Amino acid sequence: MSNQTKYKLSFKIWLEHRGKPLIGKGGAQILEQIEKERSISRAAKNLGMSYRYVWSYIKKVERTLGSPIVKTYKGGRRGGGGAKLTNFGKELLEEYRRVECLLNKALAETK
Amino acid sequence: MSNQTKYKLSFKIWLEHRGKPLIGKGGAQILEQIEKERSISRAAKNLGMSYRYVWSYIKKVERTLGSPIVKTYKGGRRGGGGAKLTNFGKELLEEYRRVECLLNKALAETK
DNA sequence: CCTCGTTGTGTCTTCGTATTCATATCGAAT
DNA sequence: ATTCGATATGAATACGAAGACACAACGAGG
Repeated sequence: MSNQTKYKLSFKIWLEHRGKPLIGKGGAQILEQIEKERSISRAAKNLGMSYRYVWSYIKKVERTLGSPIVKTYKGGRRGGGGAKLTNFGKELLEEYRRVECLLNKALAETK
Repeated sequence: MSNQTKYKLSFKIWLEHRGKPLIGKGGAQILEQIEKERSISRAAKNLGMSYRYVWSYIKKVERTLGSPIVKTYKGGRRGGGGAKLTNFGKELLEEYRRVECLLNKALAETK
């Protein structure tokens, strides 16, 4: 008896730079939420992550890349500050979405 | 400026059963070595893993699957014991190799 | 019945990752 | 000038995965 259909094929993909991880599914969600919410703290809350973790993630990527992916603002009575993706950050997110989509198609055919 | 080529796409694939991981690249290497060496301890040594780790991996998979994937023997002055894959274990390994190969082909075309 | 190499298992340590907490800083709006 | 919500950051803690160590159990063959 064959078990071709018994097991589910799962996968993870991510982009690397100089051997270091840049962005995977979680990172993509973070960047997406920051773009949508214009705030690191709200992005973190929406994703059920700690602010500390999201902030650290951003810094880690920026250290690896050598360029900022998020531009932040401080202060302001209404809002208190905020954040948005840099063009660089947007490109990174788009590139991830692109390869993710390609791989999904490839997997669908593999089915 | 686009960064299509700046980042390296990396990925991991594995098979799951009821949402739990069964076998990925590492697991496949373990099963392969066990089949080749007819011994868990030699397989572990060849792979640079601890016996404990390899043994635990096997047990975890068997708990998830509800069936043994490795048959073991104890005792004997010459050999002292040994192990080999059950038919079930062989099928699992083959199934992993199959999807791995398919995915590699799909990715090569996607490139 | 003794030996030897392997299986089987508990425990402790290490280590990377993620969470929590606490606190300082900023600055536009009021 | 005061306020308020967000950014920024250190430190302590928690947690799970993996490795290191130690040792008991087994049993075919000599």
